[in-house]
Amino acid sequence: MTFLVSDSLPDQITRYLTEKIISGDLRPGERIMEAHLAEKLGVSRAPIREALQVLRKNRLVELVPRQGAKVAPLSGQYVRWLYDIIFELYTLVVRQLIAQADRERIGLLDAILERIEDISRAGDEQAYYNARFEYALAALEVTDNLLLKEMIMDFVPGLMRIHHVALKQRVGNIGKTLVQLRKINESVKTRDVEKGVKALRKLLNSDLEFALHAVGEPPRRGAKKARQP
Amino acid sequence: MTFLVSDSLPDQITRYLTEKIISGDLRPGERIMEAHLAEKLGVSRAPIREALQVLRKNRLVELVPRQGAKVAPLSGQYVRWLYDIIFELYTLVVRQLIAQADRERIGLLDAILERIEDISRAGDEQAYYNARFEYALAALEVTDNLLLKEMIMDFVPGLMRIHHVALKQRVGNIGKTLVQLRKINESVKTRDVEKGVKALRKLLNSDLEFALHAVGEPPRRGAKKARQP
DNA sequence: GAATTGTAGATTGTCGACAATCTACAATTT
DNA sequence: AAATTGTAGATTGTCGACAATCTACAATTC
Repeated sequence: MTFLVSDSLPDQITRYLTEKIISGDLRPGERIMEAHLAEKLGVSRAPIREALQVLRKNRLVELVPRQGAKVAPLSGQYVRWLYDIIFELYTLVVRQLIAQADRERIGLLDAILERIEDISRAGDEQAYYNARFEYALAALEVTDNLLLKEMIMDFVPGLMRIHHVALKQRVGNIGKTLVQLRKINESVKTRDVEKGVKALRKLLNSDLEFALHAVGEPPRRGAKKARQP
Repeated sequence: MTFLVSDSLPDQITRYLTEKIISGDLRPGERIMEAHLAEKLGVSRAPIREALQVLRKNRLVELVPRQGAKVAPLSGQYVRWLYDIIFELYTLVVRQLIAQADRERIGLLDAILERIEDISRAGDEQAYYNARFEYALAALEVTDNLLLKEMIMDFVPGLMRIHHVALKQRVGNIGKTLVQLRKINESVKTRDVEKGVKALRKLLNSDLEFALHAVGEPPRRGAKKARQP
């Protein structure tokens, strides 16, 4: 017997909308109208409004008073902001990982990394990113800073969305990132903080480049200015 | 004529509750019951539920499904988690401040710092912390990373709450922090990132110590004060 | 024809009521 | 008396309806 942690209406609606947004079924800028959705899902607007607040926290939608909810746009600027912050926060995770990971945790990370190696040889980008998320979350488990964990977890749906967009466009970066992932994994074993943080930065920089391609804004050479949609 | 940015019912209720929690009028662990509050304020429960979501985001309340809202407790552990994260995030701010502050911004920061110096000579702890917040927010203004700004702003009410608790107990740390604030201000002028970040760390470590006293959990004896940059 | 104004319909904000279920306490058992 | 069970009242979750106001388009003006 397995027990559901929670399956409230708002939770279900949140999952439903999250999936729609990540998959691109709901597109950036698209309005989400409470009454329509309520009728479609056979619920009232109250749980939908609550779900929209959660999606706001995950930055999948934007809420404007008296104008309702729309799917958050994915600009290159936003992606850059996001990765800057992720780097700072994950630096804390890597430090704690290196300071505190026990043999069991290291074994688990090794196992995931090995699977990632297999997947990368097969060239399955989709599986590669799923496994990398798994690695990242397994690493996150060591931190005793629950506030940090929560903040990072809030970003996960948004990151999955970015990766989904990238994969749809056949944009991949296995080569550049796998090397850095190996280095991070080694740095945990040798307790080498500097190496770990450096590899993390390179890893995230590759991801950022990858993400910028995905949102149609390759890394700047000359300064191209933003324009109004 | 001045225009109100927003004065929706949820906003007003959020401000009302935020003030009550910061001032300690609502105490840690105390339940906030929707119907009672609704009657007291003469509104229905809908805007109150929305306000509670905002307070949740600011970490002033905890929401448990089917059990409602209670004022978030203030543990030493939580405060440590918080300052760890604030340091990482504000490091980004300091870096951008040093990289991008123009003469005008530097002048503004100088002016605030000068006021802080005056206040510290007068020994007014309350005014000292208010002015320090002002300095921190003026520094935050230079960042073009709106995501970062938003995340930091979410912490502000919680930090004000901690400071309020400390001041009620006559716990102060003007001496230790003013030195570091001066160093940060200098580092902006000399564009010295390392100096700025180092001073920021010391500043926040003093604040952390101060906060731990306030929540009745003085720093552990063996605790190291700084970690690797 | 372009810009402005007015209007109908659509959409969000708020409300009060009811359903689901949680909490505190009383009644019962050991 | 301590622990367990049962129950009444209190509290949160959800709903449908109405009020406020926003949006898109038609009518009007220049």
